[in-house]
Amino acid sequence: MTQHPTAEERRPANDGPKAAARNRAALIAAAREVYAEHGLDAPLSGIARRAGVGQGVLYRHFPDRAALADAVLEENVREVEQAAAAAGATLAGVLGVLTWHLTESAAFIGLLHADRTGGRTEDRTDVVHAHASALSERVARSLRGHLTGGHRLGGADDLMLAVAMVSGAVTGPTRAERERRALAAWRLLGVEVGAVRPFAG
Amino acid sequence: MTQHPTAEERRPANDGPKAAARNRAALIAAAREVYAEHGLDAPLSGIARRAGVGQGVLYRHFPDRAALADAVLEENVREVEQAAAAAGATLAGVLGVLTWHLTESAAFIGLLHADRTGGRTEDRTDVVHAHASALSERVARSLRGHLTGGHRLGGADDLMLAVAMVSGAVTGPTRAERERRALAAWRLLGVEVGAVRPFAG
Amino acid sequence: MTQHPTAEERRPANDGPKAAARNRAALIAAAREVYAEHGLDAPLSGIARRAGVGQGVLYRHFPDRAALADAVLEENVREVEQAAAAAGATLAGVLGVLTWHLTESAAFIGLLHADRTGGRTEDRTDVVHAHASALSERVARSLRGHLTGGHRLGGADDLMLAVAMVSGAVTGPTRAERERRALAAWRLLGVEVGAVRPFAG
Amino acid sequence: MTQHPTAEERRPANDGPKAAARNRAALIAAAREVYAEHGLDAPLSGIARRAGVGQGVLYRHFPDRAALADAVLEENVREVEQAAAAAGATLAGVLGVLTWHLTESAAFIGLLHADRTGGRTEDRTDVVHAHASALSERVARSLRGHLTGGHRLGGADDLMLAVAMVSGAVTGPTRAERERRALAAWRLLGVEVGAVRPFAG
DNA sequence: AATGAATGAGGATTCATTCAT
DNA sequence: GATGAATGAATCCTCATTCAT
Repeated sequence: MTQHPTAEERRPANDGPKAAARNRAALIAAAREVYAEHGLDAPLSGIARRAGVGQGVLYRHFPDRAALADAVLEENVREVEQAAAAAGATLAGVLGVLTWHLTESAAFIGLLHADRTGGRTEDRTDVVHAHASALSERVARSLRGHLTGGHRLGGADDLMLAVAMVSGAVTGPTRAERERRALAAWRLLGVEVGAVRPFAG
Repeated sequence: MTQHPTAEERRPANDGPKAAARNRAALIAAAREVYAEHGLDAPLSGIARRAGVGQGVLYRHFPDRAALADAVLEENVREVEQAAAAAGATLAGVLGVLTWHLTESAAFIGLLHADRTGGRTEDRTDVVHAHASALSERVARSLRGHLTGGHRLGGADDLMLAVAMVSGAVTGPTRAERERRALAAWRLLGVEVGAVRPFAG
Repeated sequence: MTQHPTAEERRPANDGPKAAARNRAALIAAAREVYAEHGLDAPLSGIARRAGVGQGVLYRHFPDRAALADAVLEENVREVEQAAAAAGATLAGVLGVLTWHLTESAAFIGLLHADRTGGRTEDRTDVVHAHASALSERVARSLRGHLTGGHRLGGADDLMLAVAMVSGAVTGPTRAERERRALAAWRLLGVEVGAVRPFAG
Repeated sequence: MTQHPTAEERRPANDGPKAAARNRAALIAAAREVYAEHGLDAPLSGIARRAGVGQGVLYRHFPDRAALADAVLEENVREVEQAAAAAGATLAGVLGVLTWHLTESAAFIGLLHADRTGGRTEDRTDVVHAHASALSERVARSLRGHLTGGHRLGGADDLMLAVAMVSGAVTGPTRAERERRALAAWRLLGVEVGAVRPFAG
């Protein structure tokens, strides 16, 4: 046993509980960046380091790998939901916001691929996928409300399939390139997409 | 020495001259299975074990993780090329073979996503992506030859984008389900696809 | 991911597979010493270090903490069994060997206390206790065969209870002191004990 | 645990003046429970949580792990002392109280084994043992006063050895089972024991 | 005086890779 | 060539302990 932190070492700054909310946000931001650079399997230690916090803080806020990924995705999904709920929202507009997140967040793309892996991928991320379908369903619900009859896509299922397809096309080293490809993909599907941008309430 | 096979030294394995080739094939087959079950990041030790060979053999044949993935992909790509080169080949037919590989091989799907990640994914697979675009280009070349004017897709670029999109839709725990979704995706794109099956020379 | 051993570092001696048996024995010996000094919960890393092997070797030979403890105990139990099976063995003689192990091996004392904890102790050692009762039963069987009628102890159950009691008395910093107390304990129980020494076939 | 408050009272934020004393008692009670469930090495955080206080409070009252264990033991020892000091106390009666604590408290058993480990056990508990012999001596003193000539046990040393032996037998998942075994052990020693129960002044 | 967040060291465990046989 | 043991770095995760509020 013996946990002893070698006793009398110097102890770095401890900003106290006040830092809690800041740390949580920093962790989510760091995770988003690290996910983008290294994928969902990136070492948690690197995320903590980039967030500028100790390992323990990460575990305090997010008991496991999935909880952190959830928190990251939650932000993406919420923006899509907000875009869908905004006054005067149109399908094209919501898809624009959705597309923005596709081009921005590796984790969000992973979400749309969640059931694709259906147990076929790394065990380690399986837990992530447990919540993924719930989040995915929230995206579907957001889009569903704006489906109108005169549409090339037959229904919500087609729409989510289309989203998955576009996410398959979202490729490239820069966001601009990814956006270009996303728009090309939507065009191939004959679906109109509004401005690709984050939701601004 | 009599001609009678009295020799009962038990040979743990058949160390004949063709053992090397056999081992190589076994490793590729094992890798394909393991990739499907655990993703491209699966431990190499498990692949060697499933192939029934020692760790050293794996390293002899494939100096690094990427070389093994390449070898797996090579087989997929080659079948597509063969389908494209066969007498009487049609675009629909080639796409059928391509689609079969999409539904069959996690590694092959990864290939089509290769440049999508463009350095954004796990470091460990970066090396894989080095060769990926070369392989991807071979697929593109195979399809290009069969593009005819009267097509909804404007050209080879559109076609490869479409392939990437379909791969994004290829999802689900069973091959049948993945095929169903792939076909639905092609349908959304308005592209005709032939029988989904491996190439049979 | 990325496991890279920082690439081109120097790699210490590797005696090859020949070392396997030696390493296993060294691990068991090291474990015995470390258990004696620090208890059954001692860090495995320290055991590996004392054995002069890498962490991985420990895990190769003993998949978990319990397997290592089992291996250590196995040696103790076997000696008792051998003492019991030897020609001309008497209960007093077997108890002498048993007592020697009680005074020698912290792990062996733990064995006799195995079901005492019955889930009340550190979760981490629970697994150890799974096998413990099997080993404990082997000790009981070894003693049972030598129980004669004219004994103060009513039967095997009493005998094992007595062993547990003596193990509770086996205390002190030196083996000599522990032996002194063990003999005093047997005396309080009115049980005759032979020479306290390891079994010498 | 005796009449010890099971420490489950809700404590919103009652910062009254007696809060300190109440917290101290809650910590001891919580520690007793946690020790029983998880052993002396149980995480301190769990004890604080069960006591319904912050980590800091634990450290305020008990500067180190040993201080907390001491406080727990102190209660056990005190009850034995009180039983010994009570009017009309007999050795059998005191042993009954002692036995009750043996069957109830993992920490108390540890106390009797304190010098057995004599530096051979987990470092983390070493400090505990510093005070242990003092407490052990208090138990010895309590029993000594009731030793009468006509006893099978020759003196206080024999008596304490017997106590250690019985503690070695106190085994099993339920208190009832542990009591059964303790009584069997005393019987093997030929020592009469009174009612096994906490001291009720 | 209490709370509970933060730090970060320690120990567990897993593999990539090398290499003696 | 093949085998599979050995090494050890990296990552995970868990606390002991401190300290801002």
